[in-house]
Amino acid sequence: MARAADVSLATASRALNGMRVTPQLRDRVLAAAAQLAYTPNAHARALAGASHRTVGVICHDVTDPYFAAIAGGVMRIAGANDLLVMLASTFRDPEREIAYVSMLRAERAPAILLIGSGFEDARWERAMEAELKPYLDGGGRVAVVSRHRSLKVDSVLPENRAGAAAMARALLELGHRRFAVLSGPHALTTVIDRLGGFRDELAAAGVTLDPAHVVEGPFTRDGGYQAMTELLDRGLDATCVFALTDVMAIGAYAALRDRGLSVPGDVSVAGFDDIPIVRDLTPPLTTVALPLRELGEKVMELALTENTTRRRRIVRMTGEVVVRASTAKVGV
Amino acid sequence: MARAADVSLATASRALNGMRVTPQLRDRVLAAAAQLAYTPNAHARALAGASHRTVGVICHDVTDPYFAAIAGGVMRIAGANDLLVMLASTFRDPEREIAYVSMLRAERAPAILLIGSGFEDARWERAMEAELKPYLDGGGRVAVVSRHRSLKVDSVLPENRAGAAAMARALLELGHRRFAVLSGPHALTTVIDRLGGFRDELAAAGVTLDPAHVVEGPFTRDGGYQAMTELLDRGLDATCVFALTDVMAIGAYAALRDRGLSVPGDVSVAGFDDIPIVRDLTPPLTTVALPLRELGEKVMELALTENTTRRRRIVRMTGEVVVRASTAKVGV
DNA sequence: CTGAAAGCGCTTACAG
DNA sequence: CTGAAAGCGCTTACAG
Repeated sequence: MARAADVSLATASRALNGMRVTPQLRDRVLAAAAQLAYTPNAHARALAGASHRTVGVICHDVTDPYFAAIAGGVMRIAGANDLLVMLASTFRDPEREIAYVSMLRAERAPAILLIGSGFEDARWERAMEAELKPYLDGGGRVAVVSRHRSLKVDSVLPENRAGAAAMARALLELGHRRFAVLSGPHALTTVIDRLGGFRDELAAAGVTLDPAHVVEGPFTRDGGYQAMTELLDRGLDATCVFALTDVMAIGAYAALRDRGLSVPGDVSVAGFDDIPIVRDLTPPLTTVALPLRELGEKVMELALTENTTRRRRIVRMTGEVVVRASTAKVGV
Repeated sequence: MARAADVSLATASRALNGMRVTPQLRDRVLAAAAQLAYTPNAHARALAGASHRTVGVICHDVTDPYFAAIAGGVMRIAGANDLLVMLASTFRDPEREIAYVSMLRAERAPAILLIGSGFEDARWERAMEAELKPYLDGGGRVAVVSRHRSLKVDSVLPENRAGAAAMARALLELGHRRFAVLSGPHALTTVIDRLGGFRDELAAAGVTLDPAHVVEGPFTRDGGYQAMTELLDRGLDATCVFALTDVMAIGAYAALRDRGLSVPGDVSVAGFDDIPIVRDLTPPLTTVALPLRELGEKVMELALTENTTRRRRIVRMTGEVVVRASTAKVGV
């Protein structure tokens, strides 16, 4: 410790933490610290009551541009508040998600952000609550984006249902009547909301979505490729394919290209999220644009500001349909 | 603590850590722990000598598919070894990079991985060494990918120079003689290597790269867009544009499209890295393919395996030129 | 196998 | 402003 190096004692602590200390002593301590490449042990520090400056963010997959974009927003606000942020990926493994929360909780991180749809699974919900409750009671802050009927925490909610419904209307307006959907795992709340919103809105317009036209795959590029391929193998009977996620739409593009089919010449394709890359595709993708960075900024802000209401706060974020070149007009 | 809840004392510690304890007591402790939603304080634990299971990974920007892909590889190996990983983004701010290392060091993370080119900056190098040296001396493991002439740690090195040279040859072979380069910040070692390798190989073939044809921008999609636009404004005098990074090439595509120029009809474009999305562009991008996931897997492995040699270990990873549709043959 | 005790490295009231 | 002391919550030799 810097102490031996100098003559003072726990005054070093004060000097290092910028509390009032005679400039002389201050300098001596700081010099010694620099000389020894001294780094205060964060654990001891935390144990003794000092607080952490590193918030934890848990998402499904950093490799996915959707989460990356949201994480970008989180980091912007964190940076502006002089906080560091560490990111974790669960790869949609509920166990691992809980392991991360548990770790962050054990580390006494000042805030935990959960990014991405929760799992519709009673066991998971209970385990998660068991972790979060004591953390919150201990003064920890938790905020989430999208998910979690069950978790009683501040949330940023993309309007998945309304967005998918709006997309249905836009597609109907273009003249489409026969649809297929590239769907994701049914255990995800996001899937349920988007698929439900889309289907219900079609139904409201008297168009039924044939269950055989809904193919489920992982929420990845390859998942989209496979799902689209399967659809094609069954003999695609639709003028328009709605991918529940832009990332899946990218896979669908590839699958169609590999079959020599053109978008939107042979079939229209639409997505959801408006991840940045989607504008750079050929053709640019029609999608429901979510303000991704902003979602991230908002959760971080929620976690940073005191909740003075007695209920959990909910920030809803609207998605807007952006019609680009991937969806053609169809004669009615 | 679980202690009060039961009757035993620090035996609880043993029970919780799976050491030999009478099943009876074990059960009692475990039950109490579950009941209280008890989570051992990781700080106290670490302070008392137990070791951490969470490695830290520091990269420039998780939002960039290049880093995301490498991080994916890291996580695969980490997961297989029952380690959690937390990811940090520096956004190419040297100060912040050091802040993260310092934090990870203070937290006594078992390993720190630095992903991405270092800064050619003496002050930064010194500060970084000052952080890393004591960490290593304290038993911490450090491994890096790409960078760091100065840091004496285990490294995974993409062959940037050779890759760029190979790209030069491939492009020459297609008949190109007049080139432009979309370059990144000169403070990054990656830029120096790739630009140097490209330029030198051209020179070896008697083709000089006009310095006015090398435009510098940030290593981002928008950086590529701007650089390409600037090139166009100057009156592009080249048949082929080499972007030092795929991400920049994506921006270049957009800039060209906005000017109504076609790739490769009006100008050929080549990139570097082979990030996943690049295959899905229209046209698919010619690039130097780096085994990104594997880079990540290798650094994690380096950090996990003891270095029994007396020197630092270096794993070189070769990049391979993949000619796709974005580069046209040109009459010689 | 299981207690009682010391110690991990800091911070923070408490006196001085 | 600056010491001396207690305590943060665990783990781990050390006896028993």
